[in-house]
Order: sequence, then C-alpha cells, then structure tokens
Amino acid sequence: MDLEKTLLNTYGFTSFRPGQKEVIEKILSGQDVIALLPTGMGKSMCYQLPAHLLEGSVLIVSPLLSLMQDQVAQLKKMGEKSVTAINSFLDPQERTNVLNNLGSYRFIFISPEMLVQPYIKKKLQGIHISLLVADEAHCISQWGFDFRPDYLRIAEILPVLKHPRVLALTATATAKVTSEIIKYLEIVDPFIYSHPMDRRNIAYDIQKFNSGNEKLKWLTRFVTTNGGAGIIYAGTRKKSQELSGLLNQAGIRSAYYHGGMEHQDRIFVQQQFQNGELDWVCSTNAFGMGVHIPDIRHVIHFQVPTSIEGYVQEVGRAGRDGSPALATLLYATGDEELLESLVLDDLPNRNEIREIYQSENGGAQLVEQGIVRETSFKVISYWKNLLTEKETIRQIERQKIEKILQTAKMKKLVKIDSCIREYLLECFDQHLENRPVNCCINEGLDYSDFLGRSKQSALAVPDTWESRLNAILLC
DNA sequence: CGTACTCTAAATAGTTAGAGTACGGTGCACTATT
Repeated sequence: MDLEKTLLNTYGFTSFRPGQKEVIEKILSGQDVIALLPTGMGKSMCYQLPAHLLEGSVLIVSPLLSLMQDQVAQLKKMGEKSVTAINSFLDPQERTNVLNNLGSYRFIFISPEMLVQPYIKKKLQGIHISLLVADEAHCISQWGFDFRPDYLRIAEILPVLKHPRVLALTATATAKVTSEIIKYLEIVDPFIYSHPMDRRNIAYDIQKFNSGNEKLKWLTRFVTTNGGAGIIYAGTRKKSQELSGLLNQAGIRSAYYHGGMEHQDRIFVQQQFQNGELDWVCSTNAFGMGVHIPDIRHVIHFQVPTSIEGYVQEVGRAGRDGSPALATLLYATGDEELLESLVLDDLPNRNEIREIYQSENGGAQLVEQGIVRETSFKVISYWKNLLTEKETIRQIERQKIEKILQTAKMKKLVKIDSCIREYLLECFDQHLENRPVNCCINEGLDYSDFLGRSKQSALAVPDTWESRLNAILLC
C-alpha cells in the first residue's frame, strides 16, 4: 500500500512528518501504539489517515469539549462530512439522531465521562470501531487519579468494541506516565514512538526576587520592552485577573483566562489571542490545550507550577514556528512553600473517605451537604468499586508521596545552578545531545535574540497618557 | 505562603481590632431555573 499516495489524495500533503509514517504503519498492521510527538508535529494525522484505510469508525477520546468542537470543525473544513462529537453540547434530539446512526460516522469524538455511560456503551456495541484513540493521553495519569477518575476507565470499552487497536497520543510523558497509559489502556506490547523532546528554539530563564512586588515591577518592565505574543501563567484565578489589569494599565493589549469564566468568554479570549488582537494572555493552567498559535514568543510563569510535566507542557506552547522563544520562570523567596500544601490538601482526606464508605446510597448527598468535595466524591466513588476503605486510604497515601516527589522536582528546578535544559530532559529520561547556543540562564542567555522578533514591538506602544489617549481617539 | 473571610472580645448598642481558619488549579455531565 502506498501511504504517501493516500496522504496526497486524501489530505493534499506530499510527505509525512517525522514519526507519522511509522506510527501509521504499525496501526495498520494491527499493533497498539503510543506516540510521543511534540506539539505541532501532526499528531492528528496519525489517526486521520488510518481512518480512511481501515473498515469501520475511529473513536477518539478527547479531554475538552472545546478541543472536540475544534477537531470536528477542522475535519469538516477539510471536507470530511462523517464526523461527530458525543457530548453535552448535543441537544436531546441531535443526540438521539447521532446515537442511532453512529455507524455512519468515520470519526466519533467523545469524552471519557460519556464513554463510560452504560447507554453509550450499548450504542457503541452495535457498531464497528477499528481504532480507539486516546488524545492527550497524559491526562490518564495527570487527571485520572485525583480529578477525572473516568480517565482510568477508558479500557472498559475495549471488550465492548471487541478489542480494536489502541493509539495513545501525547506530547509529554515521563516513563511513569507512559507505564500508566499502558496499564490503564490495557495495552499489551505497544510500539512506542518517542520523538526527542528537546525544543531547541526555547531558551529557559529563571529570575529570582525577594518579594512578589519585585516580580510585578520586573513584569511591567518586561512586557513594555518586549512585545507579544505571550502567555503569563499565574497560580490563581485572581492573580491572572490582577496581572491582566496591570498590563492593560500599561497600555498593553491583554486579557485574562481561567476556569471560573463563562464558556463563551473563554472562547472569545482564545479567539482574540489566536487572531492577534491580544498580545498577552494572563491565565491559570486552564489555558493552552488545543491552542494552536505558532508565534508565541514568551511564556512567563509568575508563580511556580506544581509539576515539571505541567511546566514543560505550558512552556512548550512557545515557539511552535521554530523561531527563538523565551520561557521565564519568576521565583520569589518562599514561593515553593505553597506547593505541597496546595497539592496535598486537594486529595481526598480520611474523613471524606470514611463518610463515602459509610454511606449506603453512594453518598451523593454528602456533596450537597458540603461534607465531601465534588472531586473527592468522584475519586473515592471510583476506588470504592475496587478497594476496601483501608486500601483506598493507602492508595491516597501513595498519591500523596507521588505529589511530594513532583513538587520536590519543581523545588529543585528553581534552585538549580547547572543547565536547565539538561535537567528538564533528565526528568523525561532523555539526554541532551548538543546544546543550542541560546540555552538557559545557567549556560548563558542572549536576550537580544528575542527582542526584535515579537509580533508587535513594544516600542510602538505610546508611553504617555496623552499619546495613549491620542492613539485611542485615532482608532 | 498570602489573602479573604469569620469569629470574638472589648466597647456599650454600632463599630473595630486581632485572632483564627479556610482556601487557592485543572472539566465532564446533569439539573433546575430564566
């Protein structure tokens, strides 16, 4: 079979990107595949092309509704008509329609929460699925244990679908995350394609301060002398709003973005940023997945993230076009003290575990009464089906230790005085082959490399209130 | 760790200072109400 020909005829591309062909060949041969491809390396082609060569439908498990909608829209734009997404955006009538004609779709997108619903399973049982795709598969490990436990249940669908091939796609996975993907997707003997993770055009900087106020001063100076596009990651929703306000005051086009906003507002901000109408987005870690902007020049962390994986994912949104990009982590003395308590307090506590195990009707009312938090309820309910109370307590203890290890790696990053790039690669069990010229703060950084490359040079921003007013009036 | 909110004591009937404590981030689906 000539894959290149199919690629050209179906999608109009003349050649594959690194890894795509190998991954597709293995899928077609019937083997399960885990593909670790950096963002922007054409992950979706890995299932799109097989969808045209295999009998039946491809089922794609996707973490975000907005991501699903984007993927559906993109496929439709490419002329693919038989695409659908099963999620809560469907009104009841549409849903009935879609579910009764499932077999007619080549691509079916679905959330893990929907996938485990018994009535959905029943509907899926009746059709032929040739390939199950776990998109952003690191979510299994990153969210499955303490946030969205249905991520641990994806494999329940495999016998229902008579064991289709499985493809797990992600940009960032440590050895531990990979092994958890294998375990929870019940993959046996997968082909693992692992692209070198090093993003050579991203330079790593860590700036140290004595207080949060000094960080604010630095940030103001930075954004007024460096243009966008850039993302500033804040630790809280409130801080993201504060920072955006600060930037606006300085005459800079920015907006904030976090999970507490209305869905419509979030989409609006993302679109404005994508259209180049905003130079900076100040956000929590809610922002980024499914954002495809090639020329993000700066990613700034105003607060220390809770894990290396999260940090690398967020930083990786810079410089997809291959041009130099700068990642700056702002650290003030004592910032790391917050990490552990933040992450650990979030896990279900003993009282919540006891309450759920003692309740006879499942315990949903305990959430209403404010005795058990919603996420704790979901996580404990998942384990209650599998483990005794004591075993669940032990399981949560293990997760605690895991979280402490994660924060320890983060603490090490802010203290490190050797090569940051090398350290990050080490966290993903990779080695640095050769060091780019502009590597990191500890190996020498030439900031002038980033200055002239911004979308809109900040020097063009008027700096007095008169000229700003003039600029506004002239618009 | 820093912030915001709640509680309490001292003051005397409305307010305030200080101590104590809870919270911080990521999303799906579903339901009830507009």
